[in-house]
Amino acid sequence: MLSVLAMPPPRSLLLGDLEQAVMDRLWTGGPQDVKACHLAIGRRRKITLNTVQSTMERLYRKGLLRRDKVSHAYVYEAALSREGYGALLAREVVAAAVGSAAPASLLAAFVDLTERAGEDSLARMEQLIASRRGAPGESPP
Amino acid sequence: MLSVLAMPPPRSLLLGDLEQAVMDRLWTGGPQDVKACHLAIGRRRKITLNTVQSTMERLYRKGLLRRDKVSHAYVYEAALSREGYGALLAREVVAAAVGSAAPASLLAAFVDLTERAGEDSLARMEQLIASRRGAPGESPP
DNA sequence: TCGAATACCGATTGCGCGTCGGTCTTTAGT
DNA sequence: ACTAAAGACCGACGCGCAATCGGTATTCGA
Repeated sequence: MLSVLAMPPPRSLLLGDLEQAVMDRLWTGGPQDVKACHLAIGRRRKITLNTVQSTMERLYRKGLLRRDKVSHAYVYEAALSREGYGALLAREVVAAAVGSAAPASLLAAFVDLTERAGEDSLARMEQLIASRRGAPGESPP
Repeated sequence: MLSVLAMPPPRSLLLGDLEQAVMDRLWTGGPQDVKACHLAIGRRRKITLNTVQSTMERLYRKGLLRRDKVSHAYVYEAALSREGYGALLAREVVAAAVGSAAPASLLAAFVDLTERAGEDSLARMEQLIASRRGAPGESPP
């Protein structure tokens, strides 16, 4: 299956609770198999290993996870970094929200958000913008 | 019912196709009743006025629409501007995506997006940031 | 008052996620 | 090589929500 980038619907990118938990686990804990994942997140949820398995399977089919058979067990790995995933979502959100209106307020909101997320984020953002304004934009289809 | 801002789940902010279409209609066409909305978007979809009615009702219950009874028919109006809605969504997305990791790449992605959305958006963003860096941040919970 | 325009009340269908139980397959240890 | 445990795969169920209607109850307006 190709990467998520080639996947059609914006809607399918939205994750459920368990799915999100699994992704978080893989993002912070690195590649691991179902058992490990279950140990980490399935314990307090009191859910079967099977449940985790199904979820990871679905995530895999969605293209959000990559897997590698080691011996007879799969080791799963996030196909996108947390930031990459965030970027995809952002893309969707921006596209959906902007519509045909002026994105000014949206930008304002984002800046606001970023600000809350940390003071220096703002500075970093400024830097980013500055560097972008000079560089030629490359848009990989 | 209080505003959407007081509503619990991030998930409920996600709209279906018809719902989105209705919101778009109200955002671009201003306040209108079910009939008008149906005329505008229900025609090509070959759906009953009833369907549109139900959808607008649900949107109303969610707090995304406000209504005002004129004679015996309701006139609906978006409770949030398109940008406001986008901001809400962005909030969710950022919160969900950022997790506990460094938001740097996410920022980069957003800047990238903004860039694609128009050259001057970047300038506007810079301005925004600049103004924010001086002003005291007010965080309404 | 009577009729048309609307609102309101279920009911149905389809879909995605969470959750399993049961079974088939593969690997590893003796 | 044989067998038992580990794990993958299959199919099913319940739930919640969006889309979609048909039917019925209201309520203005002529």
